[in-house]
Amino acid sequence: MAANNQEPLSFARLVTLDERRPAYPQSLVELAYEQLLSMLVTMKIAPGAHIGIEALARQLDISQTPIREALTLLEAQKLAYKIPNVGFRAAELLTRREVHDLFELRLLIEPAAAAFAAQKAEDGALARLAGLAGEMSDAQTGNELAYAQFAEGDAKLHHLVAAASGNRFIAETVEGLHAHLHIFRFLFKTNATTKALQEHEAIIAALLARDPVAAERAMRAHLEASRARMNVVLEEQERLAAAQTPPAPDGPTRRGRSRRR
Amino acid sequence: MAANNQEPLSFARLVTLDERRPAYPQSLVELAYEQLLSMLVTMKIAPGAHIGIEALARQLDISQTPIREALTLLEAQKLAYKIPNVGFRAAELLTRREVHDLFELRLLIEPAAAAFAAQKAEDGALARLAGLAGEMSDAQTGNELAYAQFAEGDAKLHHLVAAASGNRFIAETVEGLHAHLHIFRFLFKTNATTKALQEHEAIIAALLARDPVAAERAMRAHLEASRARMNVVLEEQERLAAAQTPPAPDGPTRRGRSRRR
DNA sequence: CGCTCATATATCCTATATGATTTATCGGCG
DNA sequence: CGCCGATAAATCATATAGGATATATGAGCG
Repeated sequence: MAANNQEPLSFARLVTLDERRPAYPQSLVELAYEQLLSMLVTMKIAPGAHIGIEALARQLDISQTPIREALTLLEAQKLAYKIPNVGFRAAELLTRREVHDLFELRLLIEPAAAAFAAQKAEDGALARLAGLAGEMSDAQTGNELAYAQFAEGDAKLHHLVAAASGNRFIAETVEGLHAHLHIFRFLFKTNATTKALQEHEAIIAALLARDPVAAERAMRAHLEASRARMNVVLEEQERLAAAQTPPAPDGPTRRGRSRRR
Repeated sequence: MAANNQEPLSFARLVTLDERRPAYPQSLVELAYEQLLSMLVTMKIAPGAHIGIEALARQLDISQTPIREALTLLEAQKLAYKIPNVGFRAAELLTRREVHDLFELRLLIEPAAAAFAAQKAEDGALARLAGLAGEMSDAQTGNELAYAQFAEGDAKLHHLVAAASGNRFIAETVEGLHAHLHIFRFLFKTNATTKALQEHEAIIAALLARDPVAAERAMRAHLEASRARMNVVLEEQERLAAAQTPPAPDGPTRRGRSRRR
């Protein structure tokens, strides 16, 4: 009993942004997965926090079995991890160094992917890229919540380029790597600059012109600029955190009994 | 009822070759996962074949719930896929083009990883590499089943290099990509040449010398040679398959009732 | 007064039972 | 004689219950 009607899940389907889906009668595992993903991305579940299964089962009004499967899926994506007889926990927030490493790997893959895409992309893929360019030019930069729009466009762009490379493994890997960054959307909105939009446009223009060299260069420039922008903010946050709370070793842990006499 | 004592699972723990593990009282999910992985790798479950849940449950004498979770894990690794209300199937064997693409991505990542490792590897990592070099020099090349030894060494080498790069995402990605190749071990043993061993030695030597340029070059040469060796065999198999069985669209599919009067 | 051991409880893990959906077989109609 | 719809069964999907494990609290001993 006790069906809850909470927020209408705004951030559903962030990672799995595949095209055309039946959407309506989706599996309970998918539903739980999307709910959990949105909770993680919106920090409704804190980074290090424990994720109780039966609590979620009651909260989402779903049985434990699908919840467990959804958590297993998130674990495979490294967005959560499991300690065998203790439970699941949300993945820790990426450190500044990890963000650096993440971009290091993306810099190995995505510029090359852009070059491949310029050479081998099918016409449909280019059409979708052109369409995306149109969408993104409409977006404002100064606006408050327009940042979400930008972030979505950014994700779509990288996804499309990776897919257009024609290399299945590149597409899968890029998709997997991007998932880690969604959480940072809510920490700062520094990437939504006019400059970032120009970088996007440069990438798309090079691809539409089928110029591999320019595409590779544009993608590399975009990633490096993006990494630099993130690094600035992360250094700032690091300094603040160091001054603020020196003692805060581990997340909220509570087990065993809670009430006594 | 009906506990079965079949083969003592020879190929357990192929993908998860992490160090030091409790090993003994492992979760049933892990057990099912390893059993399934070994079945997939040894082709005991054919590439396109349907994987029935309750059948496996009886066969492994494990309940359906852990089986299902293990399958979900394999699905996340793209070693199996699920059709929503129909069931799980083993992933199709990689086509020649997919193998090419897989190596294309590895060529983007692993040479760079080797260069990073040469610069930033900790002493422990180098020590393990040196130890691996000792192991591999003992292995014979002409021997029959010595190929398994070589394959294991190859997997360990790439894993160690990726880990030694100090970049968590590189390590994870390389590990994930390598999983797809395990199946090919049983199709041919062409890679276990004296030449391949020399390539391995060159990589390790460059790393021990902390020479990034040489390490990158050695890794690139090894991957390209390995890709070429695989390509030869795959072309051969392709030709054979084309001449042999033109009509064989899908794997064994059986549902609904089986017996009637 | 501090440390170790026993007990209690919450939680995870596994098993089993019920419900939903797909697939195959059979009968009827065109 | 072939195509199509209804029925049956097998399987997947989900819910719920029971057993196992770890963690926290408190008493006893050094």
